Amino acid sequence: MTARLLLVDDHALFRTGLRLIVQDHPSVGVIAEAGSIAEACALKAADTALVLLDIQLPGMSGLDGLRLLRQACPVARIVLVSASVAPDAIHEARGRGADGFLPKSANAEDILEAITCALSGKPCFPINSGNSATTRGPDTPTLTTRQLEVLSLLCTGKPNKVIARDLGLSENTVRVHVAAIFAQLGVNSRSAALLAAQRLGLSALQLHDTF
Amino acid sequence: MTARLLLVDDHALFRTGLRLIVQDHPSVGVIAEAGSIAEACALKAADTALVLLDIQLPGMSGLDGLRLLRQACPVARIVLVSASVAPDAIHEARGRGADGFLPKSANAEDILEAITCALSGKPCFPINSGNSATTRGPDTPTLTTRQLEVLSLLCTGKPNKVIARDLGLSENTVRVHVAAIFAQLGVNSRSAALLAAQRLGLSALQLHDTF
DNA sequence: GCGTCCATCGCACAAATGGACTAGGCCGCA
DNA sequence: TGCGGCCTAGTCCATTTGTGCGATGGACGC
Repeated sequence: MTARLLLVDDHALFRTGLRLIVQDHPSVGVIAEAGSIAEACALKAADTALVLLDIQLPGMSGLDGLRLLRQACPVARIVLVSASVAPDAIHEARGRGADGFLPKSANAEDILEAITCALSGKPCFPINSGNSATTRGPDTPTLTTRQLEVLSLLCTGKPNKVIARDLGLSENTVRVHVAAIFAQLGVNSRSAALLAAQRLGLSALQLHDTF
Repeated sequence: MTARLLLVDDHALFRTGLRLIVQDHPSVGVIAEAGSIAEACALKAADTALVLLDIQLPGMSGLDGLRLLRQACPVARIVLVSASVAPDAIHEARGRGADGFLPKSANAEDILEAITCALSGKPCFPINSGNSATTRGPDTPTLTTRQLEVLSLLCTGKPNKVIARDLGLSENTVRVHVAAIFAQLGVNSRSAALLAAQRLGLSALQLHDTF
């Protein structure tokens, strides 16, 4: 079975590149393109299975367009594509009902895997995917939810005191988590932890898994 | 004869798309990629024939990077790629010695044509001609050579003591440089500096004696 | 020469960090 | 019911870091 795909980005060049990447995916059939949300909705492609939507569109935010596109393509899974990997953006994308999130720093493999993932119905957000896809390797450190929350704040450069305030914790508690994170990542400084988290794709993690 | 191509863009996804578009060009041989000016210069690919350079790179403007890239690849023709089609940008690109200008709204055919054009030695600009003066962004931090050396080591997560040993300096001297870097980047912690350097594309900078 | 900038180094002090303990509360599981 | 894991929080201490201040010497332009 081949799925109908829709690429929404205002740059024709980017769409073309994306098309060339995704067209080899075995599950992908017809690929449509649109340069704006309005154009995408005008296609009235009710049978579109998957939409790759650039989050930065002129005039209308992709996040706003997400809602419109949902109405136009009720059955489609919508994966947002963004130049940013900010946790806020990912969180908001998830909160607004996106089915996935792809940073533009992703490589072709990441994209193909995200498509597979989205088409299979699973939400596909950067959790364990850094440079190396969403498959969790054998050596992937297992961090607890709290540790990941601390790590995500640590990865923004915040000191322990601020992290503690943000999370409503004691600074001592934050230290315990930071120490546990260091042990898991095999580092002994915040900077090294930050780099390790980036390398492992843990820095952009969002944990409000309300669905 | 096949020409060596270098694609410089901070988004791997865009690079991949571009690669897929350009790789079918009959004159194109090896295609290299770089995520930043620094990375591009580090390649030391003196035999690069053509560079497609994104004008919007984090931190260092592609227009500034143009000069550095010229030194690294003296024989290469450099075509700027930009999301903008503003006549000012095109005019400044031409003024700074770019060999061509490609808007991201271009399609695959435009790109292939631009490559043909650039490789043949002809400047390849959109028909728009502009007037205007050169405006220089005041937001580019100016770091000294020594500061960049320190910063590049700092960005690997090393503590001051190790940085001092690596550079053959006193730890106190390293601190002076680190403090100066912080002031330039507007931060007050190593982690924040690391993030700022990454955002500005300064982290991977190589400063070997070639220039 | 003189001024300016940079690199180098020293000292000192406050703050933050990293690490090693103890300890209670909560929850799931055997 | 006990055990283990996790979150919480505390103390204590050594190290690192951030940030002042001052000082020397070299390069460069005017």
